[in-house]
This record gives sequence, structure tokens and C-alpha cells, in this order.
Amino acid sequence: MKNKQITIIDVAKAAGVSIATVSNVLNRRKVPLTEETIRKVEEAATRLGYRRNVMAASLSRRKTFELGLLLPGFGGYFGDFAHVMQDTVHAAGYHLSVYSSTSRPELEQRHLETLLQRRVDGLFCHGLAMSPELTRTIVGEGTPLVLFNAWGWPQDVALGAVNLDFAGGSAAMVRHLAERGCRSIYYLSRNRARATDEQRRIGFSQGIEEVQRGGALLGHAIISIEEMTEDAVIETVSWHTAPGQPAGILCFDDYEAFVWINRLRERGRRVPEEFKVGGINNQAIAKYHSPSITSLSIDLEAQVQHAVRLLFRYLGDDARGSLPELPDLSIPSDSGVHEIQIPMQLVERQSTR
Amino acid sequence: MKNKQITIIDVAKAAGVSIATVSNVLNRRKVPLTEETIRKVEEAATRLGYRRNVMAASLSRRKTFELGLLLPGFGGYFGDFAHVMQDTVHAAGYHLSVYSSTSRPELEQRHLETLLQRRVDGLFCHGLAMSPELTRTIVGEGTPLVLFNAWGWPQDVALGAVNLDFAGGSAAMVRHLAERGCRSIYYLSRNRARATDEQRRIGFSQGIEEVQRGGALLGHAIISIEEMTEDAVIETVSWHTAPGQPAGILCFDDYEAFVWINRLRERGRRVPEEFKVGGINNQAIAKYHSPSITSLSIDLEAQVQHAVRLLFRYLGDDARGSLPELPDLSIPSDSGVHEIQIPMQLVERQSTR
DNA sequence: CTGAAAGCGCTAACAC
DNA sequence: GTGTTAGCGCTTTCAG
Repeated sequence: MKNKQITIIDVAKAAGVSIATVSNVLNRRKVPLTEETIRKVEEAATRLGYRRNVMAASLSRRKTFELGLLLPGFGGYFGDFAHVMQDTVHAAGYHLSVYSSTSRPELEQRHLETLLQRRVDGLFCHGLAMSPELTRTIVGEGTPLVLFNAWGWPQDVALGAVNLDFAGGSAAMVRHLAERGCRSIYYLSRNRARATDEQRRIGFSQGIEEVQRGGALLGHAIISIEEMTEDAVIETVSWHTAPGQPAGILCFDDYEAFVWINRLRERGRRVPEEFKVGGINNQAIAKYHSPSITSLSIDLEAQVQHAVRLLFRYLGDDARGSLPELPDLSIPSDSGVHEIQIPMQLVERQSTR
Repeated sequence: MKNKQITIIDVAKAAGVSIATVSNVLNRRKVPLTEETIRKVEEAATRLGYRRNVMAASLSRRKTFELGLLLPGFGGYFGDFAHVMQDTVHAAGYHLSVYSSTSRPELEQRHLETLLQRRVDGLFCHGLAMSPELTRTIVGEGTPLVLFNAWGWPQDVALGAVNLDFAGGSAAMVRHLAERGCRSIYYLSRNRARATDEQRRIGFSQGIEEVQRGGALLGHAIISIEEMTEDAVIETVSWHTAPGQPAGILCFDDYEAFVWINRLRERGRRVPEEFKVGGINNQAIAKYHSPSITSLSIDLEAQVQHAVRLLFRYLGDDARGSLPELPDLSIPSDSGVHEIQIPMQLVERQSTR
């Protein structure tokens, strides 16, 4: 019934050596081996179609070479993120198990539990919705954890956090909008993504403050799009517009920017003449849309590399030299946790010209 | 150093029962157990913070409850696909390992190999780029395989294939375009996605043929956008346009439709007045763009459900009743393989009005 | 350099 | 009902 698996034993006898020898050549161990033996074993293995049993190896070695990644979703940016993450981790000889928990704490908890039952060697969590305390009790000491976009988490729960500088980016966008002549500036906030939304708010407010000092803004506000009708939002941002006096709008991300530009235009409003709008993430849509959308770009590679490096250093894994050199972006942490901040770069396009 | 794992043995002695008993309650086995014992064991387990070792269980049970999914990418539709797949599979108590191989055969091969070393209980492959023969020799008998978007694969390599009816959908789109007054109709093809692109071509050609019979088309063509400049493409589709005589364009997917609509408009062309364009996939972008984009919608749920069902039937897993009833969409297979065809539905929007 | 043997943590008969 | 035991397939000392 069940196809008999080909084991290391079969290979051993087929090659006329002991199982230990087979294991040694298969794992490219430091033990000195004859060219001849190696060849014999490899030949036997491929001839028999031997395929190592990862479960058995993991159990025996007490290390799974599996890493877990918990994401709030799969769409847009997160899809790209997962992809880069996979490639990086694979290149280092690890397996990656990805779970999406739609920002629901109870799901996050279940998924974490599952991952830990699989005895993953390490964990990456992107924008966790659950509390630091709960996280600590679930993950405990055993498994190293690296966070993405987690601000102000206590030292003892994670190895560190790799954060995107949404605050700095948002502030830059506000300044940019002001420079381009906007006399009123708004941030369309999406509350559901709590942590990163908050960073955007912070940056937005800072930017507004700076700009206020320089000259007079006629108006500004943070608008929760989830709590208002489309029309109400548009009415609000239109309040101070006048010929030659456009309003500036910072959107939660490029996708939102896209949506709102289209909504504005459906109502006959003009972008960028009456409204200058900026997005965040620099996704493909921002580039190909017409007008193309000014955005804040993310260095995905850097983000992932820093995180993986953090984990591997802890694991004592040299990552097989697969990771490139990286600048040091750690920020002095009085707050406790070891945070790395990845800058975001403003890419100007037609939507704010 | 290494935190001692809490084993089933620890739980056993803490609860004052034997390890077999512990295993029994933990696996909700058919063995009759006292309420009391159950409670004791569970209490002990949670108190000690016991966490089953999946590797050990898999090894012993000779079943991993892990399924593999091979995808050509992570963006757009594939991201959604992966998500639905995960949820479905999780609901049935399985783990899903996703790999993306960017349509590169050699990567596909490596990933398949990896998945098989993990002893996955089953495999899903979406739009495989490698040949049926190679696939067969790699996967062999041991592991059941379900394909997505694989046309005309031989019977013995997979349990079956779940295919989207791109051909039927494309034909429908052509008819739609003709009905809306287009006198010339084009398909912007993306060769890289070989199999599905071919289905679109087939459907497109069929549609053209039908339409030709009815009245006169002034022109039609299949255009490989990867081999032409932007301008050349636009010139080609503009050939037969005249006031009141729009050209129809079927794009590879919604994203392409989005891109081309924007390119047309940058050149001052009007959609849908001069050009009516349709996409495929019915993604969010099609809905929110202005003009909103006519598209062919995919029933992701149906697609996934059918595939999972196919696999579980083979595995003899009742899937814990997590799968809903489904209509039978199998098509009589003279060709050999068991194919299921998921229809696509035309969603009319502004871009073809 | 090679072989024998003791686990890794759990499951599944099969006795008690 | 509950306890004993023999593996699952591989890694890893530790003698030869």
C-alpha cells in the first residue's frame, strides 16, 4: 500500500558503506571522506532516488531549519514582502512558513501556536495586532523573534524590530505638498492598521507643525476614512480649495491614493491642479497610473536583510554568506528594544506637480 | 543551554497517567476515556505549557498534515489565491507550504524536491512551467498532485486539473466588444504565462470567428506586448478607429488593462469612446479605477474548493466537514486527465460602455 | 576513516 | 480503560 520509503540504510547497503558514512556525505560534514566513498554514496543515492526525510532529520538534530512569518495579509505590499522574504531565507537553506492573520489577534495567537508546534527556529512577525505581553507568554524564551513595524516594544519579547520610517516619510510628504503650493493638507487615515497608521499621524502632525511656522496653512486635518462617507471626505478636503490654491492629500498608501484620485475625478475634480495627492509604498500602480502618483518608497530588500541578519546572528548561523553588507541603521534605544529604522524616500511624480 | 522540551512523558507523570493515555486524549482518539482523565491530562498539559512536537508526530504517524503549493508568483491574483488556499487548508487541519518559482522550470524543480523531502501529503501546482514528463519523474507515485490551469496533461501525472475557462471568457469578451460597436478587436498577449495566454488566444480567435460571420470586422490581431514598443502597440490598435468606430482591446489581465488605459489617455485617446478595453480577473483595481474596467471574474473559492476536495477524496480525509457542497464541473475527458473547468463571468463596467 | 548504538518525541499495537 | 513497547528515519558520539 504505502510506498516503502527509501532510507539511508538502503543507500548504505547499496553503496556498501555504513549508514553513518552516508549521513556524513549527505550533510557535507567536516569528517574527512574519500573521494571514492563520496562518489559511491551519491551515485547510490540518486540511483535509488533517495530523498532525505526532513521530519526525521529535524527531530534528530533538534533543529528544523524552518522559519515562521506572520503577516497581516497577502495583498499588495505584503505579497512582495513575503516573496523577498522567501527568497532570502531559501538562499540561506531555510524553509519559510507564512501565515496571514488579517490583523486579528485571536488568529495571530493560533498561528503562532501552530508555528511553535512545528518547532520553527525563528519567527518574524509583521505588524502584530496582539499585545507585547501576550506575545511574550506565547513565544517565551525558546524561539527568537524579530518584529517588523513594531514601535516601542519592550526589550525582552523580541530580538529587535525593523521599522519603516513612516513618520519621517509622512513629514517629508507634508513639506513637499506645502512647497508645491498646497494651503490645506490632509491625511486620510486607515485606523485598522493601528501601529503604522499612528506613525503616519505622528509624522503628519510634525510636518504640519513645521509648515505652519513658515507660512499660513488655511487648514489641515486627519480624516478617518473608515468612519465617513466618501462624499463627506471629499467635502472636507475641498473646504479651502480655490483657484490656484490646491489642497494636499496624504493617503494611507498608494492604493488608497489611487482610489481617491479616481473618486475625485469622477466628481470632476482635477488632480494635480485642484488636489495634489501622495501615496506611500511606491507600488507599481503608482508608477503606471495616469497621473502617476507621488509616493514614499520602501527599501524592501534592506528591511528583509536587516531582519534576517538579526535572527541569524542569534542563531549562530553564518547564513552561508548569502547576505550582503548592510549599513548600520540601529537607533539608540532608550526605550529598550533594539530598533532598526529604514528610511523612506519621496518619489515625486505627476500627482503633486 | 537548549531549553529542555516538555514532552508527553512529563505531562504523563504530572497527570499521573501513562503516556499512551496522554497521546490518546491529545489526539481525540476513539478510545473511551474518563472525563476525569481527560481533564487531568489537559490541565497538566496547559500547566506545563506542553506543546506537541509536530516533527515527531509526523515521523511516527508517517503523515505530515502538510500540503505544498507551488505558484508562479505572489502578486495580484496569486496573492489572493494563496490566501484562500491557506484558509481552506488550515480549516481542514493541514499546514500549507507555499513556494513561488517565477515560472522558472529549474526553480520549480528545486522547490518540488524540497517539498517532497518534507514529505508533504499532497501537492498543488499552479501553472507549472516544466514539462509533464519531468513532473512525473520528480513527483512519482507517492504524492498526490492537483494542477491548476494545466490543459491537456496526461492522466497519470496528476489526480486532476482545475482550470479557469479563459477560452470561453475571452470569446465572451470579444462578442461583448463587438456588440458595443467595436469594428476592430485586439488581444494584447503576454507570452510568458504560456498556458493561460494560449487559452486566451484560443478563445479570442473563436470569438473573432463568430463575430466575423455576423458582420464585417475591419481588423483584428493578437499583439505580443513583450515584443513591441508601447507606441507600436498603440499605433496598431488605432489603425481602424474613426469617429463612432471604436477599437476593442482585450488585455491579458486587469493590471494590463489598467496600464494600457492610462497609456492611451496619456496620448490623449479616450476610453471608452475611442477604445473599449476589457481585462481579466476582476481585481480590485478594475472596480476602483476610473473609468472602471470591464473584466472577467474568477470564482476563486470554487477553484480552491474543487482542488482541495479532489485531493482530500484521494487522501481519504473527510476534511472534517469543512468543505461546502459544490456543483459538478468535470468535463468528460477524452484527453485523459480529469479536468474541472471553472467558468468566468463577464462583469460589464464603464471601460466598454 | 568507518561501524555500532543510543536517542530525538511521538504513535500505535497489543498486552494487562 | 491503561500501561509497555517497538518503531518512524536520521544524527551523532564513540570505539574500532
